Formats: sequence, structure tokens, C-alpha cells
Amino acid sequence: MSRYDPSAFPPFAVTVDLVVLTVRDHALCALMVRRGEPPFQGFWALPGGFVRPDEGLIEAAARELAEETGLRTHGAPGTGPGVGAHLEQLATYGDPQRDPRLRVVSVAYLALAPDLPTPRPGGDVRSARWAPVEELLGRGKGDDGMLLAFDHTEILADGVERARSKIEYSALATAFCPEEFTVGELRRVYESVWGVQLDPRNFHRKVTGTPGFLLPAGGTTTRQGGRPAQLFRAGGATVLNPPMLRPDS
Amino acid sequence: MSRYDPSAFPPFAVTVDLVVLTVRDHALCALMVRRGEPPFQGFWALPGGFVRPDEGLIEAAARELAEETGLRTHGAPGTGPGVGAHLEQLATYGDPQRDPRLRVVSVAYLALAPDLPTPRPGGDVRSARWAPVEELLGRGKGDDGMLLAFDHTEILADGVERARSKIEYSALATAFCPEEFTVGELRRVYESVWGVQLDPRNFHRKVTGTPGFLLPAGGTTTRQGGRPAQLFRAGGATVLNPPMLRPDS
DNA sequence: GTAATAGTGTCTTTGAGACAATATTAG
DNA sequence: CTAATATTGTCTCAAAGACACTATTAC
Repeated sequence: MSRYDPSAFPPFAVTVDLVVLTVRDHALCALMVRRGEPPFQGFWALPGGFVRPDEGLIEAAARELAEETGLRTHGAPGTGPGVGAHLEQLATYGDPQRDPRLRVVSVAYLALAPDLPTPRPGGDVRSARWAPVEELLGRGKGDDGMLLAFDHTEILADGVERARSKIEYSALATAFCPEEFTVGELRRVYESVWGVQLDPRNFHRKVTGTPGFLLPAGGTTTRQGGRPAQLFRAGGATVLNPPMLRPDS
Repeated sequence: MSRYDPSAFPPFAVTVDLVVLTVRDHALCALMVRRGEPPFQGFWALPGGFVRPDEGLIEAAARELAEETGLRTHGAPGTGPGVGAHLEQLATYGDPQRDPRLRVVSVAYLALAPDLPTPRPGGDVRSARWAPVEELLGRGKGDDGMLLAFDHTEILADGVERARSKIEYSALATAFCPEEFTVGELRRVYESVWGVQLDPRNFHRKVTGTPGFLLPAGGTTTRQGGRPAQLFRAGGATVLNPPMLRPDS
């Protein structure tokens, strides 16, 4: 059998779906849109859409992300440091039955964004919201969360697990923070994403002692109350060695 | 703009490509096939093929793996423990120019297999071989390795890096071993995949002290020479906590 | 003053890294 | 015997976990 036979190949539709995560009110939240048409009309779904014939996969994901949130992607041209979201490929979902209408292969992307100043994230007519992932996926113990469109519960769960594990050994938690942030704010990011409490003193020692993780920004802030805290921005480091250890697991 | 519009979607071809890794002669090797037709005629390429209209992505990958190597996948029906390969999704590659003929999105899978008793791995007419990844990808310092078909150098490099990092925090290194193996054989797997030397004493302490990693099989063997070594099989553990640390990195 | 958060220090324990020494086979 | 590998053990050091204490703001 010949590979890549151009004359006869089964046609597929290819889409991108986005797991866009942020931290709001000490809770990990995902961007969800409400479907206005069948199938799964009225259900919450991940934002996404068809890949265009002339664009790459991550370009399609970045385009959908910009359409939904206005966020640019880190490293995109004309993007300053700190603004914009982290974007990476998550996984691909291609069960023959995942869309009842046609064979759709969806390449899912994971985006990590700082808490957006605009409370309404959607840019177009569809209603959109930030939903706590605990509400979408459930807290265990018989709580399986909401029923989402297609296989989006599985995709969301995979994205959340990726984010939870990736902040262990990378400096990606700073992607959830504004350009300048304090050690306490970064700690609250870890606590929100992992759903645990961390010792502020050990956390402070760990992050300030890891070379390249944090870069002093010079100023201080009292936006969290209490004693003024030093401001930092993300250092150039991408991998954390040794990693930040998640309790229990 | 509506999502998933069934009436008008751009058609894509969807394929699976396989990064099949094994350890032979103290070297990490990948299964490569030689292309018999254009484009890239005569070039070495990763095994793969079209996804059929009625099969899932991992089913397509498992089918291709079985066609090429005769290996079944762990967990497949009728598969005993220890035989068969580990199979997981790696990443998806969809650059618009990656295939000069048509728009192809390829879902790559990573397979880890024990050293196969049959020296000729291919089952069909195409020539196939186990090639050391050092030869395919180069050793750095101006050595960029061989020129492979399509973007398969990038896919292979991603698969090798995934394997190298995954044996750090999972028990997957046992997927490279036969059903029963010794601590020394497992150590040589780590040394081959990472390209380093490990202290046999610290390694022995580490793997035998990690609960669920190794299960005593009862017997001993002298197939490596020297003092007889205890035989083990893979324990049920999937994650290693704390992880096996890779030197240098 | 109180309440809240930020930052520094100390002690203990776990575990990795660097070794030495002994055990059991093949030849 | 020698050569090869397996296995157990010991010492040191890096780093995480569990605490106490002081510092600086808002009120």
C-alpha cells in the first residue's frame, strides 16, 4: 500500500480547540463559549474553529485566541514582554464519533493568560465567560461537573492537568501574572492552580533562590494590603531545576 | 462565523506517523523506512500512513505499528504482560507546506519497544531498519544528522526528547526491556537513552527503593556475565516520585 | 494600638552524589 | 587464579518541610 496517495485520501475536517486558562478570585478558570446552534445547542464549549487551508495549526490557534480575547501570543511580532498569553499545543482528538455530523480531527491548544481587565472576554456575538474549572470538571466524589459539548470535558481536563504539571518544572506560572507581580501573587497562582495551600516562607525562599525565575522590577506595591511587597517580572528561565514540588501528589 | 459548518469545510488529509524507539547494542534506535516513490524518493522516513475514515487516531497508529513490527500495544486485547509496546500520542504537525502535494496534517505517535528478536523489522516490501538516533539526528557540533523525508527530523527529535524526559518521572524505561530483566539491564537502558554513564550502586539503590517500580520475578540470570543477577518484571507503578534524575541537565 | 501581608532565619529529614568493600559467577 | 558484574553500605551535601520571628504598611 502506498503512503500519501494524493489521488485517493479520505477527507477530514480539521479544527483547533482552545483551553484558555486564567486565575480569577483565587480560582483556576477556563474560557467557555455557549453554542448557538446544533449539535449541543445551548451547551458550553471550548472556543475554536476550522483551520484555514493556508494557515498552520498554531497560527489558527493564535487567531482564534485573538478573536476571543484580544490577547496576542508571546513571541508574536510587535508584542512587548509580559503582555500576551502563552500558547502551546496540547493534544489531538479524532474519535470517529466525536462530531455527529462529519469526521472532525481537532488539534487542541493550551493558552495561559493573565487575569484580563475586561470582564466580558468575548469579542463577537456568542456569549462567553470565565468558568471555574472546579465547576466545569467537578470536585470528585460523585461530582462530575457540567456536561460540555462534544468531548470538551476530556480536552479541558487534559489541559488543566497539563497546566498543573507544567508549572512544577517550568516558570510558566508567571504567564498567569501581570507584567509586574509580587512573590505573594505568584504563590496565589500556584495555590489556585493546584488547589492547595503553600507555606509562604518556603515558597519565598524557593522562588527567589532559583536563578532566572524572577527579575527584580525595582518598585513595591501594597495592592494586596499589609507590608509593601517587592515587584518582579518573569526572568528568562524556562525550566525549573530542581522543580517546584506539588504537595500530596 | 459559525463553527463546524458541515456544508463548507476545507478538506485535509490526516495521517499518523510513528516514532518507534528501541535500545540495541547500547544505542537508542528508531525504526525507519525507505521511501520508494516521490516526493523524497530514496529518503528515510518514519513509518506511517493515512487514517481510515472509520478508525480512531490511536487505532490507526496501533495498526501501523503492528504492520511494521508485528508488535501489539500494551492493553490491547489478547496481549499478555510484558509483550507489546508502549504507545502514546506525541504531537501533531500541520505546516501547510510540509507535504508538497496536498495539505496533510500528521498526528505523530511515540512507541517504545523492547529489542525485537527479528533483525528485519519490516513486514512488507519496503526496506526498513533500526537506525541509531545519534546517526539520524547528529551529535551536535556541526553534525545535523541525515536528511529525512518531510519534517520527520523534527518529529523524530520531538519523540526522542519526549522519551528522554519521560523515563525521568515515569516507569516507562521498562517498556524497552524484555518481560524479565535485571537491574543492570534497566540501567543500560537509561544510559543508552540518555547517553550518559550512571553509578551502578546509586542506580540499584534508587530503583529497588522505589515502591512499585520493580517486581521480583524469582529467578536469576548470568546472561550479562559476572555474578548472577536477580530478575524483575515491571511493577504496576507508572509515575516515579521522586523522579530519576538525569545528570547534567 | 490591631490586622494583614512581606521577608529572614533555624532545625530536621529526605534523598542524591561520591565513593569502598564484598559476593558470585565464567573462564 | 583473574575478569566481570551484582549487591550492600557509608559519608557528605543539597534542598524540602516545619516551624518562629521581625518588618512595614492600612486602619
